[in-house]
Amino acid sequence: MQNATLQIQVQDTLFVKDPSSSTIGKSILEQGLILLSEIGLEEFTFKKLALKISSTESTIYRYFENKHQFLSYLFNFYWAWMDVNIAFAITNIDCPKERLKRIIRVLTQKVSNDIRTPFIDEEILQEVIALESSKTFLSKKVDEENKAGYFLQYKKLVDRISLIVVEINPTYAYPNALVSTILESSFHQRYFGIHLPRLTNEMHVQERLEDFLTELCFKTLL
Amino acid sequence: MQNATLQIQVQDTLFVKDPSSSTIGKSILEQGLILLSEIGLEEFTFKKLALKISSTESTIYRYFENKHQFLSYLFNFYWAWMDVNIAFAITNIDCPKERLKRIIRVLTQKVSNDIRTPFIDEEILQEVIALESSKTFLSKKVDEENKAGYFLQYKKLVDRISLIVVEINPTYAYPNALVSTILESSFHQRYFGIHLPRLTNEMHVQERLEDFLTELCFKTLL
DNA sequence: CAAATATAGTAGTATTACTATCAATCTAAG
DNA sequence: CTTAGATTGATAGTAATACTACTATATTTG
Repeated sequence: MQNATLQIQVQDTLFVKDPSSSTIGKSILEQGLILLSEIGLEEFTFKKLALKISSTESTIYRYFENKHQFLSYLFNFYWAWMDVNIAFAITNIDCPKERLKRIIRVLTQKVSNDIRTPFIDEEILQEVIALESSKTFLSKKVDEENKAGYFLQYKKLVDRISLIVVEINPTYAYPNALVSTILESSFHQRYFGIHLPRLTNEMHVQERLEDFLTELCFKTLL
Repeated sequence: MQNATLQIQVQDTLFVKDPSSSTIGKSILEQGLILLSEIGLEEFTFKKLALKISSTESTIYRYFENKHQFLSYLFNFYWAWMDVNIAFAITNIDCPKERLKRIIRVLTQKVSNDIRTPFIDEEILQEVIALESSKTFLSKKVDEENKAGYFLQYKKLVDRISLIVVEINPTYAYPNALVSTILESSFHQRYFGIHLPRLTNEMHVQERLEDFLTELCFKTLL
């Protein structure tokens, strides 16, 4: 099983044509992710990507409606992949406290490329998601996109972790809020640590970020 | 002093020409804010705004370099105004715990238009900032913009509240991280409450949001 | 092997994000 | 009260963006 590839399923509302179904589609994912990490969402265009993969805009449009949908695809891919990672990290662990601790460790760890997913480099993906993911839901189209399942993976994961939170403290009133706060915070605090240090306390150091979020959770829950 | 206007100072790096210095500048602020709240940053263009205020694009460009700078202006205005609000809410309160509690109340409250600031409707401003503020700093230009003082007001406020956190618990290692997490969370959780309810627990209800954040802080600090 | 169909490439349009120029107006100083 | 200076408005223009429609080619199937 060592060489098994990991099939990450993404909603079919998140693409026009499944990019994982063709060579050029995979190239769009792979190079698109790299380009996105290089220049950011605002500067990212399908034209630039087409140039990079020696193809054309119209070809890319056959796979994704627009760059926002492309980002949302990556967003879902990331959380689906993270879900697998988390599931793996907590198998055979019975104690819910230990499970939550391990989840926080996984969430705050810098990931490296997962060779089981061929055309996606998770290290780059995490960087991109950290910077751009808020933009997927902070839009006037949230409700519409939410209906179309744009945030399903993320919601699933929040639910899943919230169940563990409830196990730890069944009387706690805001498990989902706590979990989504931690998820958002894990990105933003690290980002602040690098770019806006005055807003945080050396959160680019993984151990500190992990400690901060773990303490936040357990002090709140116990 | 009842009719006194409140002068909110915004960095001169956040505009080309001070919009508060002329009638048309004020109109850009007032109507720009309204338009932004109506259609969101992605759809917002200076052309549309020019049409709305019966002026031209070139006139608006004389005040702001681009819509990102316009948003950053509003972002700083909001936090500068919030700073005044918070300062007022904690004057004469000596107990740091009580001060923090009151700050969280102010942060989670839905504001209404402050008549002391003529051309800015704070109710609309808060809505806009909740949706768009993350976009001010989640960009490839953060470092550059940070140097130019784009986030000064926000950083000042985080610092100010962090000092109170330190008063409450001088040994706590992550005061700034806790404060910025609460600030970010106050926006996102309310937003989730309205648009992505599965990610939270009825956080669109002010009392719940206030309770959630207050508990988070005090359990962590005490 | 021919017809059907999937896919890529070409060419176009409307809009965006600006910049430049010039005339009209209003304002402030001598 | 006149004139210089600054502000605004109108017009025009450019390069890039965000698409769409059509055409050419490759592949699959009957």
